[in-house]
Amino acid sequence: MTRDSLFTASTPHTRDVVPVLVPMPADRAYSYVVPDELAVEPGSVVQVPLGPRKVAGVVWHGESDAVDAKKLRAVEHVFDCPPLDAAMRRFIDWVAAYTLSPPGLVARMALRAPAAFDPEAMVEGLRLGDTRPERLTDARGRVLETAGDGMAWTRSGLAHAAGVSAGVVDGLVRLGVLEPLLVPPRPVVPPPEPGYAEPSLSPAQAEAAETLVEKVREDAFSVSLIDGVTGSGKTEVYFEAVAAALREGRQVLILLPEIALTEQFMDRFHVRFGTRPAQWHSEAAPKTREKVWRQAATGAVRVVAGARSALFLPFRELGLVIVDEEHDPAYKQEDRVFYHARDMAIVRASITGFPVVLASATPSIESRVNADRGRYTRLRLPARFGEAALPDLSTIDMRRHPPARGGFLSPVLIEETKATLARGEQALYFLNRRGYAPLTLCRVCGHRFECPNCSAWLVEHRFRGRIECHHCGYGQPTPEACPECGTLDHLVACGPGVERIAEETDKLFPDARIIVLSSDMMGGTKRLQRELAAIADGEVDIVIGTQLVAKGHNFPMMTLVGIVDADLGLSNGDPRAAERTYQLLGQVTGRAGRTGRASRGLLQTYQPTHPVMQAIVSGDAESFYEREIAERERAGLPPFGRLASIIVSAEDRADAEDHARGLRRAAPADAAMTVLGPAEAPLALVRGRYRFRLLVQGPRTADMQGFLRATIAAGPKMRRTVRVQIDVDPQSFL
DNA sequence: GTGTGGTGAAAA
DNA sequence: TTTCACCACACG
Repeated sequence: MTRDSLFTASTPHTRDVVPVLVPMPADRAYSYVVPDELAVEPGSVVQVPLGPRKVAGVVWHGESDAVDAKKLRAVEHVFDCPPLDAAMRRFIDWVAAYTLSPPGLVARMALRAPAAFDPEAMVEGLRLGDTRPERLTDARGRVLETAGDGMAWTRSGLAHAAGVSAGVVDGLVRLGVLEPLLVPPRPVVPPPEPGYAEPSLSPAQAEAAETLVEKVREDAFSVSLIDGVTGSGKTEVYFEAVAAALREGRQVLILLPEIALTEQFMDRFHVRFGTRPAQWHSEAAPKTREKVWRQAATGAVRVVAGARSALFLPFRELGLVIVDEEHDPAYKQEDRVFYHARDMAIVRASITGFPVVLASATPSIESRVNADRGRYTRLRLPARFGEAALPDLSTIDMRRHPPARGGFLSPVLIEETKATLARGEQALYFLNRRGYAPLTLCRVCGHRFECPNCSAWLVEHRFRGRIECHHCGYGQPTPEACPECGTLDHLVACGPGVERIAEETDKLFPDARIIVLSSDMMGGTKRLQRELAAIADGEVDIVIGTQLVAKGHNFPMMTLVGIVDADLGLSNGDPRAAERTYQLLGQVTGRAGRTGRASRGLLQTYQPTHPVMQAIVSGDAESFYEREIAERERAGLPPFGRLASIIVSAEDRADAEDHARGLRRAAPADAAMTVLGPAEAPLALVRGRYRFRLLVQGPRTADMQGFLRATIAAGPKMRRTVRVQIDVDPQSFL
């Protein structure tokens, strides 16, 4: 085949010039010459010179940019890996256009595996030859029997499988009984078996699973939303869709919000499919990442479980994406290319034409709206499955049952905890606030400790002896004297954090074994895994945790969940406050009673009649969603209107502010669009850069993109340190 | 996104 | 005078 026939004939190009997307923020592909000895086609992964360096890029489609012949440089190398197919390239174009990001940066996300583009080296393997040993010992017999399947084995693999030492195998190699040969490297994980352990499903589960299996067999674009309380068996249901896709010869991607904390998920997958899925996340070792990338591209890996970035893996035969906990805000990427993985998963599926399954006990409002409008199929799992019974949930009216002076736990919760511990069961106290106290003030002059960078209070961390800003990471040792009036020892901590609740709990239950689980806990993921295992083994009586405990860990003895401050987060001005609180409280109370024991959830609140409390306690999600949706419709908020932000960031606070103001002035007059900020938008410090958001609200995404482009084009000339990015996303409101 | 080379100011 | 930090610029 000639080069010309490889490169689409419909693309008129003078000689051998092709467009290549390079990993930098240019608004289009760069042109490169293809030397005679190389053959490329759209999608080829190539090495090209870019200024003084060499970078990996993708040969793109469409016309190559006309450029001065003197500037043209040559493609240096075509990597020996499958080219990105047309669907993947359309996906990249689509994401770039939608998020208003440079296509090269989107392509870069698909090429994030430094040395994976050339094939993995072959490894030494062994195969049974024709000669047989003269002396046939027991051990040798076992090796011959094991290797008798005619397959190629690795040296250690064969020794292990035959139950002999590697020396026996080596001896047989020397005798020529086993012949060395080169074999392709082992896949990162063995292929999952769809029929490994078929589950027994409840009628509701079976019905939902059947629907999903049909969608997979249809092999066409569709979105299904599995909506069922924690413990109703959503995972088992979508595992059947996974099995169906595997039987159809398709690859499967399972997106999880926080892959680092998902040991239990991996185990469940193993139980169902006989092997773990390949894992993809940013903390994975580079070697593993490369293998997974490569093997997703070649089709050697059939199931990948990954964080949001896994959506940009170049799967060869992707036929199903599962988005577990679809409501989780961790699906949103908020730097470089701003995107929501759930939404982009749906886009990828619609381009290629395969089904997506969203799963959540507390779906996002926009998914519920899409389901109500018939765009998604809604599959409801109304009850808990098997032994698991729903916890008995009620509010504690804090006006009627106030805590003791200086405390934060009501007598009702304390009594219930006593009873729980007396039964030898575990209690969980949930408070979504790290540290000891959210505010420190001076009793003499009233001075409040505020962050010098942000509009936030400094949170005391007594254990570390520091006060810190949870917004930008600013911190200082806890002072002894008031910086305003100089008075010593008159600083008071106001309000509770988990450390303070732990202190109170320790006084109330001096004999109980108490543990605090907080995302800022030192020791990282490893320590956390250990702590979680200890809790599951019953080595702890009371767990005090931040939102980290909302993620899907199952503790068999956990029969009481106390929400210390259920009102927290309801009044911060975010139009998503109610939705977020409902989701969080729903997830946390769902931790109770997952293995059959009677369990309780108690919500300490000053507003027991608030719709969120009512919805949680009554289990009536329907009317909560209806109400929430109606409310948004009235306010013209997503998912009915669109919301975007123009994000301006700079190392210097004043630069960011100036530029944001300039952009605000430059916004074209448009009755349908509202631009807020920067005065109204809080300042944030993200990775050492000051960030402002100009909120833009409008009726339709397409209009909004034009508006955003026009605003930026008319805006002030950008300085080197200033960066402007766009966040077009119905999911995020700050 | 990143390396280069130009500019001016601090150090030798 | 030499060195260094900063920043605009180009990169095909």
